[in-house]
Parts: sequence; C-alpha cells; structure tokens
Amino acid sequence: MENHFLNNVFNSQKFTKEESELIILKFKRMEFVKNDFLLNNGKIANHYWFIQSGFIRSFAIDTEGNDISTNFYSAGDIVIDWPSFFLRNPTKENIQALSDCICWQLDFDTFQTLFHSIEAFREQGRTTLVGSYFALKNHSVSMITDQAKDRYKKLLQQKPQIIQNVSLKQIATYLGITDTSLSRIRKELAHE
Amino acid sequence: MENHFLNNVFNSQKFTKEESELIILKFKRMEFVKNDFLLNNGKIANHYWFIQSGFIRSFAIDTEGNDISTNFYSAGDIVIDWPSFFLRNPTKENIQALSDCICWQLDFDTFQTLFHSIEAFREQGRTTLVGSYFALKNHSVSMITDQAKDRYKKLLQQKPQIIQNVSLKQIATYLGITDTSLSRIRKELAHE
DNA sequence: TTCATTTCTTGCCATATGGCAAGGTGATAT
DNA sequence: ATATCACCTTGCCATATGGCAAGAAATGAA
Repeated sequence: MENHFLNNVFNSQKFTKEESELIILKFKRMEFVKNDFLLNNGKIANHYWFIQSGFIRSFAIDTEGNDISTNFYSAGDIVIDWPSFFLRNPTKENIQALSDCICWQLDFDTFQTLFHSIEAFREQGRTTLVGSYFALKNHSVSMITDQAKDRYKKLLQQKPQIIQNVSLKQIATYLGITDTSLSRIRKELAHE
Repeated sequence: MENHFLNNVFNSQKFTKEESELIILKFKRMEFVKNDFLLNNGKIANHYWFIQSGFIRSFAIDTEGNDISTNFYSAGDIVIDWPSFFLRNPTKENIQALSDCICWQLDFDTFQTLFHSIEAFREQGRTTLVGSYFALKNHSVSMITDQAKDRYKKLLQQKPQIIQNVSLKQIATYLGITDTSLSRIRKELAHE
C-alpha cells in the first residue's frame, strides 16, 4: 500500500493514513492499449482516471466533422470530462489513449460517497477542478493574445512528451491552426 | 424572506426552508455604481456575488498592457474569479461594473462553512463551477471552429444586453478580434 | 449650448494563416 | 525487399483579420 501509485495523489499532507487507504482501495486498475477509447461522444462520463503511465488525448468533433484536440494528458494527470461527469450529460468529447496506458479508475457513485463523507477529498476535488478551469482559461486567453508560434512553444514547455505521442495534425487543432501552418512554424523554429 | 432575490438561487427544489434561510442570511447586499471595481488585478478574491440587477465585465491585462474581456455578467449570474477565490492566489483579472448594480456578496470563510456543512450547498456550488467550466470550454472551441462573425452572433444570443452595456472594443477583445474588425462585421450583419 | 473626450467607422495596405495538391519520408506488413 | 499507408513538408495563391490614421458620431462636462 505504501508504494501504491495513488499515494502520490492522496498523500499524507492532506489525508490521514486511514482516509487515503480508504480512498485508494476504491480505485480500479485499468490498462488501455494504444487507440482505445476511454470515453465516446454521446455517452455520459461515468468514470474518471489518474494516469500512472501513458499518454492520452481528448477531442471534440465540430459541426463539419473536424476533430479538434481539447487536451493532452500524461502520467500523474487526472483524465476527466468535468461537465459530463458532474452534470450527467452526454458528452461531445472523445477520450483516446495515444499509447498503452495504466490508469486508476473511479466511478461516479463512489466519487459521490467519498465527496460527501471526506472533507479533504472534496477540498482536493474542488482544487483539481479549479486547476483545470485555470488552465483552460489561460489557454483561452493565450489563443487571443499570442501568435500560433508562441502557443506552440508554450505547449512544448508544458507537455514535452507531445512530440513523441501526438501527430502534427492533432497538435495543430489544439493550437487552433492547420497542420500545414504548424509544419511551417516548426521549420521556422528549427532555423532559429 | 419569501421574496428575497436569492430565493431564486437557493430554491426549494434543492434546499429545505431552513437551509435556504440559513444560507441567504449570510449574504450581504452591496451596491456598485458604474465603473466601480469589484476585484483588482493582484488581489486575492475573497468574495463572490450574485447579480440582482446591473451588468458587469471581467477582463485580463496581457503582457503588452492590452485589456482582454474574459466574461460578461448580467442579472441572475454568479460573479466569481474561481481560481483566485479557491486557490487563494493573486488574480490576473479585473472585475468592473459596467452599470449601477445591486449584488449579494459572500466571503470565502463563510462559503467554506456552508460548503462543508450543507450537502445541497456543495452540490450546487460544484454544479455552478462545472457550468462555468463548460461555458468556457464551449467558447474556447468556438474560437477555433467558428469565424469571428459567428462568434459575435452567438454572443448576441447569449447576452443581448451586451449591446446597451459594452463598448465595441470590449466586445471585440472577448471575441479575439480588433474593434475595427468588429465594426466591419456589424456593418455586414446590418446589410444581411 | 459648446467644447472635449471617447467611441465608432472607413480606407488603404500588411500579415498570419488557410486551402489545396504534389511530392517526400518513414513505418509496417507481407 | 517491396508495397502500402499514414504522416509530414512545401509551393502557390486565397482569405480573414490586423495596423494605422483620418474623420464622423456620440457622449459627457462645463
């Protein structure tokens, strides 16, 4: 138990030993192989995951059928569709493994029990959600204030693993540009 | 008490009479006049508000000193800087009244007490936060998939009051375009 | 009312990025 | 080894939007 991966998430700074053990035992170990879907467009998200290893992408399909990357997730990250999980709505997003992954999964009902019974759990859950909100807002402002090249540089800093795991096109849609433009940006950066 | 504005927010579908009364009495009535700041860049948000009447804008200042609108709020809306309020960080945002306003204010410590003692309160708080996340994500995807003209049309649908309350330039930065471009878009729409 | 200030519109041209199509590169399967 | 396929790069030109500056319109102050 001491060396369970989730001890990094529910650590002794915030949780008593009893609490963290109780929480961690509710999680189910899941393995996904490359290209597996964790969530599909139209379904209600009934689980979320922490990634122990691997790389994951979420994406939305717009009205013309184009696939737009909305996020990338690597080891240590939480993978969750917040609106669908909490509002119990069919999602417009898809979540897909870009490499083989080991994840720890929790379902909605178990989440609710923990949320309403353990104060530290709900504090941490709220903090995590707000952190996601903050990251999304920063990306959103960056879309307005920064040029595509700068957004790409920022992304590389935040998620360097993207290079090995994600295709040019999938990165481009996250940045709001075409694969063609990103290819040109890469060329320019290589010459700098 | 029965006709208190906040009964619309903490209504009898979700709260017992005792709970909603307990909650509502913690809110403080605040009046703001046009151009008053509710929150300034650099401060930690220690309050949030529900708007009974009036119109409010939040905006961030980018590295070049440009002012970027991040949101608009009208009667019935919650006005809160989620990251600063919950992470207790100095904010990069400003919140300013665009008209005279009547608001109901709650502070962080009182929020915490209610959050941890009333289950329905924390459920609703979580729902509200997730709703904000959802709206932000939709705007964010729209920035990628939709042309400026369509984003403007969407905004008009969602917040028609914007026309009377917000300057062209402030709307433009929310849409991620210049005031010049928005002026041209308006001209095109008028000719349609 | 008059003046000053802010806000909005318009013209001219510049720039970032898109659309498309051709060709190149590299991985994988047989 | 070769064929296939997905992915990436590049050239040519198109389009959406920006930058700037002048003037028009609206707003607010005196």
